[in-house]
Amino acid sequence: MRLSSGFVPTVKETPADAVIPSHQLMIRAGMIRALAAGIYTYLPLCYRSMKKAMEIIREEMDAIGAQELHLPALSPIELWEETGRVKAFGDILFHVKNRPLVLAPTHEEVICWLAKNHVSSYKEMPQIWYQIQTKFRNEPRPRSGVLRGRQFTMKDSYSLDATWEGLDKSYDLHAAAYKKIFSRCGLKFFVVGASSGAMGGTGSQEFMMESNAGEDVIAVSADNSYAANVEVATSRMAPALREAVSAPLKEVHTPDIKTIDQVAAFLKIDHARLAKSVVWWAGETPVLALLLGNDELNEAKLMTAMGAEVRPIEPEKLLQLTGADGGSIGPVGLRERTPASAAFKIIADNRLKGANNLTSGANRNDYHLMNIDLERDCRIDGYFDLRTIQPGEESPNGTGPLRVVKGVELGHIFKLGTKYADAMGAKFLDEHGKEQPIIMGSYGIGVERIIACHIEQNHDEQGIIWDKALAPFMFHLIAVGTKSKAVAEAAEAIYAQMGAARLEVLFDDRGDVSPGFKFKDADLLGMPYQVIVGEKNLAQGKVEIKERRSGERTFVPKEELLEHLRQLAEA
RNA sequence: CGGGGCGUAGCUCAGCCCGGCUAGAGCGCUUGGUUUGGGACCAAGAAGUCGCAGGUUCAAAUCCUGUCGCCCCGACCA
Repeated sequence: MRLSSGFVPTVKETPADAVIPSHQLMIRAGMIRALAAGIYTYLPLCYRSMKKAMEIIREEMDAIGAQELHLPALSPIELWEETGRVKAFGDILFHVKNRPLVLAPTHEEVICWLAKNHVSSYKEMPQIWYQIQTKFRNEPRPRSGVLRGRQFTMKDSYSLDATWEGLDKSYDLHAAAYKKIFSRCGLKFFVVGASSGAMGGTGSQEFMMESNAGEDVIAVSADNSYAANVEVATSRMAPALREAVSAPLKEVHTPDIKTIDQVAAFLKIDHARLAKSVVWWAGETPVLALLLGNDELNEAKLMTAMGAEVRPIEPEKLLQLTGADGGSIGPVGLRERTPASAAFKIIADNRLKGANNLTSGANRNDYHLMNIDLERDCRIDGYFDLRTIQPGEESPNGTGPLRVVKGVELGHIFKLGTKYADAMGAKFLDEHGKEQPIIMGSYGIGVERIIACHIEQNHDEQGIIWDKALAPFMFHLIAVGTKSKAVAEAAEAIYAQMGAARLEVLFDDRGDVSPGFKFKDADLLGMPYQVIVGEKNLAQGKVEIKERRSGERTFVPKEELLEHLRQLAEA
């Protein structure tokens, strides 16, 4: 491809609307242009790179026996009503105005419809079907360029199995294939265990990339062997030990003492003997959650424990219910002093299990209660993991301290189970002639995210630094000083040779552009190798090769150039 | 959906607070000339319904109301 006639609209200035590096660079390098919020046109350079990512995905999917197919983007809304997902998706789902159709945000329903009508025996499974297609989601807030768009390219695959063991196998095949795919794309990633959440099923893993542009917060061990969303992450933290003797309850005056740190300092007691009380609503029920010392409550974990939406209680409401303010609430006598209608639930973090000689609020402003024995003095409705892990805590698998980082989700794999088959009546006959629901899995990869994440991980002040696997072109051939007939002819000859040798080359043959401009553009576009044909080197029969990542320059005799380039391309 | 910001030439922005002559700059683009190893120089030029609608006014890019779009933070994210 020649830059003189190609469409690569580079820009010098950083676009005002772009904030993260990959977004800025994709615009500057002439890869994308926004058509509307979260809707992008992919220009030639970008699409070449996407095709490389898609080809890697295809190869690895095919390798596990998956079959590519192509599904409609439009689908009847009835299909989505059957599974209750019109409501579940809500405003995310794009509706077609003049027909009862929706633009598919994912394809479980269509796959399930296909399976229902055409897979009727255990002998026809397992099946893995995949598609690489455009998905539509009316994101409330598209952002970060191509990382979160309203229309995006997704590799989605779906497994159909007759047995749960079969599902496990299909799932494991995908997990292995995904690792290969992201590794081949040159991405540094980690695998995160995710909770099965509202989707049901028996397992889910996310493939995440560490990035400040990410929207998830992840705890990762030093060697990446443990990684989990902070919403579910745990760490090795010593529990409060149960002391041999439970001392008698004692109320102490603690004027203006509110926080755990203040209590610890004022009463000269260790954090390990302090129970922090926080009060939230779980649905319409007030919940007192006890945490050890200054542990921080994790909202997602609280929600899981209570099985309901949670929100912090309003200070006025708390005072009205308990007669005390936030800093003075405690578990002892709480139920007795609050109206029956309020019906407090009292739960505690696992670190407090069976603990005694604890200090907590006395449910009376400016007073705390010492020597609380959770078994003797109050009734705990349950112990749960409620605390938020902190950076530096020991990883649960004992591989050192945890880091807390932001991450972008590149892919997720999910054991769906029979949720969709049940809802849509997709059944087959097992080997005993008995009707069973088809067991499904679904597995997604965001293609644009691969590209954007790669750029996030591989760029410098000058521009993009492509990995060979995803680079739009392996080589960027630059003719420096095209007024020189020798240079122009030599560059043309090299371009022709490279083409004949099937080396991928972008040729900067522009005659009206200064050398500096070409070099800046080459660094911005970031092909792995720049092949520079200039007058001085040419006079000595040599051509210069600059490696983009290292900046290292080598000078190769013209006659040996092609062979040299071939080796670079294959290395 | 809550909070904040922005909308003026293809891009980056000034002008708006405090209304007033023909709406500006840099980059880019066109033409001619000079340049050619790190985003060149000179000259001439093309290019804007000032997001849109309504209002106030002798007069609106500027003030008021509404509306649409875009960005950021938060909420949401099967």
